[in-house]
Amino acid sequence: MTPEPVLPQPPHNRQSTSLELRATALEQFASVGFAGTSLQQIADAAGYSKSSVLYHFASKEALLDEVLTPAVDRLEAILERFLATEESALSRSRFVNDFIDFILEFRLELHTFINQSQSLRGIPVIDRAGVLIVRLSDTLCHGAASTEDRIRFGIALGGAAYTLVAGMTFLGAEIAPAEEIRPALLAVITELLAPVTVRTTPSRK
Amino acid sequence: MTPEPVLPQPPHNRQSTSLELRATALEQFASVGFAGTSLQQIADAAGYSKSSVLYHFASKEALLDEVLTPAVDRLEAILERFLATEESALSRSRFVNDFIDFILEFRLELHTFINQSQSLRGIPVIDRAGVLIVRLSDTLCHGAASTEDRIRFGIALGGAAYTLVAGMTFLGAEIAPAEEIRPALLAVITELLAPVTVRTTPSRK
DNA sequence: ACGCTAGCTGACCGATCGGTCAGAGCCTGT
DNA sequence: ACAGGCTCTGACCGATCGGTCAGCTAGCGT
Repeated sequence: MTPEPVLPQPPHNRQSTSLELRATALEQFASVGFAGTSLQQIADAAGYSKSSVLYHFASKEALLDEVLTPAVDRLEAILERFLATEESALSRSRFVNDFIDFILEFRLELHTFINQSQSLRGIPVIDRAGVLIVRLSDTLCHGAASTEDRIRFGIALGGAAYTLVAGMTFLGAEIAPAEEIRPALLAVITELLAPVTVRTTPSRK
Repeated sequence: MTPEPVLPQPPHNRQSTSLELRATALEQFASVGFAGTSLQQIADAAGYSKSSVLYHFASKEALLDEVLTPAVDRLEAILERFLATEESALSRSRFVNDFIDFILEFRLELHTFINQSQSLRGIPVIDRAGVLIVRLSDTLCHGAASTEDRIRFGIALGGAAYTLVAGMTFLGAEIAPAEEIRPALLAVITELLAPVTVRTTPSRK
């Protein structure tokens, strides 16, 4: 696909190579899955040898960790900021906005751990992401949430992750530019989560 | 996990063994992914040898095919039935109902090809499912659909697939019974798809 | 009683997996 | 000019992958 005539390579410094590998690995993890991606594939796609990958990252698992950590950190920061303010329509709307930004910026990372967290349980960064999602769910739905409320949250989360990565592939809307996606996504997610309002008194069934 | 004292096994007939293997394989494919599942794992989980799996199915790919085909057939039938009737609020609502039934009955199959269709491109049953999804999207959104409409469809589809399999795992709502999920799912999906109405005159931007 | 076949298995195959290791090439400080 | 370290690599490792094959066993028709 990318023949790249194997030029004598300008001397890559450590950081840029590491970033290249991270980016390449992320694409593969998100599209073929962690289990389905071999170090050889990552190395080939990035134009390095398998040994090089293992020089920059202690193991395949360590590579996954470094690839996902920035996204998890970001999500954690968003959640903490939301928890630090008292709840109001305004803070909620800001939170949803932050979340949309997060989804758009880290769509591949989100897709990776949304779709593979079950099979990758035990890997620290995955477990960290898992408890974050649960906290997020509990925060939005509060303790006493109806099944429908939880389904709303799940559909919003899983649906966004799917649509922005896999969905684009064969649904129309060829990777529409972010400027077009953002407002549409915001409208749909906001509408989805609207009924999942904060209830100090756990009511309705 | 399932020690199963390796009894001298009552003589399984061909059909029951094949069904067992299909069911076991489906669980693995949906949770660990096709690439991440080895024939050995499937054999072990079902209590047979790897050779037995390959006796019943020509290859790993053939096994995937047999596992997914019933779901694809069903989805195709639902779509054909919808296309055979002229469109109305009633036929649309019946279609959504059929679709919800389909999602609930074939949640593992749906999850498998929703999340892995990109990496399994080229496998006949996956491609078949792919074109079905596109037809489904085109049918519901018609030709001239806004980005938002397509996002609504994608979120509904991907969200439902995620929520009913992976989501249940660590979101609350521990595998709530179908009787409770169905109405909630119906409400959310209907609401999601409501604005994606049929427009004979492609209007609004 | 006999052979045939269906169901199942262990031994084995080449390929590939994640990972180790001993350098080769090159840039830099001295 | 030399030494030392950083980047990168090919050769190699045991394990496991998907898949083949010969053969074992039990049930059945004759």
